[in-house]
Amino acid sequence: MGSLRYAMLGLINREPSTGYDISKAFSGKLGSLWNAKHSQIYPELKKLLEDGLVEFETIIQGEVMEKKLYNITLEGKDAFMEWLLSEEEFYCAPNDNLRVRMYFCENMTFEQFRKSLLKQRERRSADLESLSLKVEQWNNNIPMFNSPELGDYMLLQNARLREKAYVEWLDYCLNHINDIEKKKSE
Amino acid sequence: MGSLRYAMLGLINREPSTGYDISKAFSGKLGSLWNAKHSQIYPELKKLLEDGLVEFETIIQGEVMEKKLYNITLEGKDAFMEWLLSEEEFYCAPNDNLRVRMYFCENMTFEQFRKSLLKQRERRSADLESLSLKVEQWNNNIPMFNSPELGDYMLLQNARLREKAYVEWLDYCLNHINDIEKKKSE
DNA sequence: GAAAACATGTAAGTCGTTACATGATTGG
DNA sequence: CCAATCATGTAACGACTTACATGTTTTC
Repeated sequence: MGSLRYAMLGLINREPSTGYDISKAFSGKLGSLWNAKHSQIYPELKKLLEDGLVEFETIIQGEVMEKKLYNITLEGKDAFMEWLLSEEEFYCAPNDNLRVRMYFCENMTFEQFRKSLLKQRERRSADLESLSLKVEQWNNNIPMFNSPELGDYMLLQNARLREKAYVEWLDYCLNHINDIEKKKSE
Repeated sequence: MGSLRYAMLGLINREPSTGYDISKAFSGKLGSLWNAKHSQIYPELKKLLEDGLVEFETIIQGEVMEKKLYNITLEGKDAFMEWLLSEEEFYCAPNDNLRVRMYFCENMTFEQFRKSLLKQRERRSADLESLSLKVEQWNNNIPMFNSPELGDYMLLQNARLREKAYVEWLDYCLNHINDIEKKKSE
């Protein structure tokens, strides 16, 4: 995808960061969007440095421990903004396992099929519930423009609507196969 | 992901196929779900063969041209069914570019932001429209149980609901930033 | 006769994960 | 003092893409 570097630039652009900070951002609040590991982040930082998009200063933590605090360069800001305002999107459909399995549903019995769908529905609707709760928590304090929290809020809404659609789909499938089964036994 | 082999097994299970057939299925009607290239398919066929999940016979096409027609073995059927009825799902959030960009929206002006969202909305709603049309085409002839077309139909519905949710999200974002902008100018 | 489709592979490189490796600092 | 967290890397492997490579058959 090639956008890991830009996501990293975006984080460094918000505030000077160490590889560890970036790593934590990805496994923390950014995690639902993208969970990049430190083993990918450190090498990418090296490349960004080589390309002149970031620079770093060495900080001494405690007595000896060195850490590298990265900062975005002017060149880096330009590259980031160019990416941010770019328009090419190739939205690869994510191939989740359930969808692939459903494609081959003709090999399942009614009961197996139903069980699969219900199991999945359980998980997805639990997910949806927790996302809805999170949305509610924002509702007293919806982020304004030019606030870095606007992105968080919008992605949360995205996740919520996505999960909602997934549950709708599962319900649709359940209804559909129930209908077929009913017709058969008539 | 490790499920390519099972998707391939599923196709071969439907009917004996050559690597080329499988490749075409992936770039054709399966394409929206998964677009595996022949350069991935041929090596995987080799592995499936080594693992005894498929076997093949050589067919002569025309005068000289050899093709390998693969067939699923009993072992292959077992492996496929086990996967099909398995329950572990790790639904990685797909990281599409737009979502990542929206996460960093604080760096955009109102106009840039709006333009991005509108552009995306245009594409997504065109997509949604064409998916809705395809659904309508099915509607006189909704596939029954144990028909391989039931999978096609369900995945089509999945895609439609997914796109619908995406457009809803974009509309939500557009409304939201419009509100903010209005408040600002009051 | 030429183009499109059939047919099968390999190689190089990117992206990402899991595991290997190491050590310092902070808070209880 | 021990565990959690801070901090930074490398190696091996798997999934996937793009490009390299080759040849046949069908259709117009």
